Amino acid sequence: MHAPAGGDQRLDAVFSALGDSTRRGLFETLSSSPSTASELARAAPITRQAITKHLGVLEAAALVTSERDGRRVVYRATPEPLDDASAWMAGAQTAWDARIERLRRAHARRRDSNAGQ
Amino acid sequence: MHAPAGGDQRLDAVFSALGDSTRRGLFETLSSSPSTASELARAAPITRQAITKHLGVLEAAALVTSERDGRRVVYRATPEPLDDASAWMAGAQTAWDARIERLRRAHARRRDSNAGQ
DNA sequence: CCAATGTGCAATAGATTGGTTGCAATCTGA
DNA sequence: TCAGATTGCAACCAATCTATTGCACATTGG
Repeated sequence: MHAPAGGDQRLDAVFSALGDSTRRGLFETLSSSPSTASELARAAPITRQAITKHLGVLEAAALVTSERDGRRVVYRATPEPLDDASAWMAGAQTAWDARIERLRRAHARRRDSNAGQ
Repeated sequence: MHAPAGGDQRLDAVFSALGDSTRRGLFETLSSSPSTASELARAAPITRQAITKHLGVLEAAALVTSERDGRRVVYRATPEPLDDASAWMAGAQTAWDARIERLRRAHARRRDSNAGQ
């Protein structure tokens, strides 16, 4: 039932890519306007190579895409994978709500069966 | 602007806690019914101590709470932090949509200014 | 052409992660 | 009471992550 199913790898990639504020910042920046690793690095406290690695993580999660333009490599945000993450969270919420509802009903049943005493 | 702000640590914890399918599985299981580390370990391919560490990560992200009941420690899912994660994702989507809208308008302006030729 | 810019790749170092084993301490039920 | 079950903690290990430095290669603008 709750055994790790197939699509989990995708979620692993998306959630753990977002589990780093530097990467979230890069993603937000790229959501506003596409950019290159060098440009991003100029506005960041880490080296261009470190930025490139972060972008690689985001790209592996399909949260960004890259396209070569001459000597530049332009990165763009592609927010579609956020839908997968949202869907999982919505499902978790639903499961939780279902449990609460079960508890509520069990409580009501108990109250009813004790009503005559 | 996009520098790592304060509340980022909370998001770091939530997203990276969810970036592991074992932990997502534990969270889902606990959403259905509260349980202890030992009980969870019996249904898992890893040791009780490993489970405890995963639960510690989830607890640090406030995705579960623990309560001692005699010799047992019962863990429960607390899905509120998912709201923070959802909110961030919604914001990112909004930023992206805004950029697309800007592009669309720029395109329309260009088309209009070329209309007379 | 050629200097400047941008990128790619490798080696390294240190921190963190995910898992293990082993053992001590605590609680409970029969 | 006391044996069994549950938890807590520490040491340890291998693998992965984050960031660095250094260098080679490719592209462009003047």
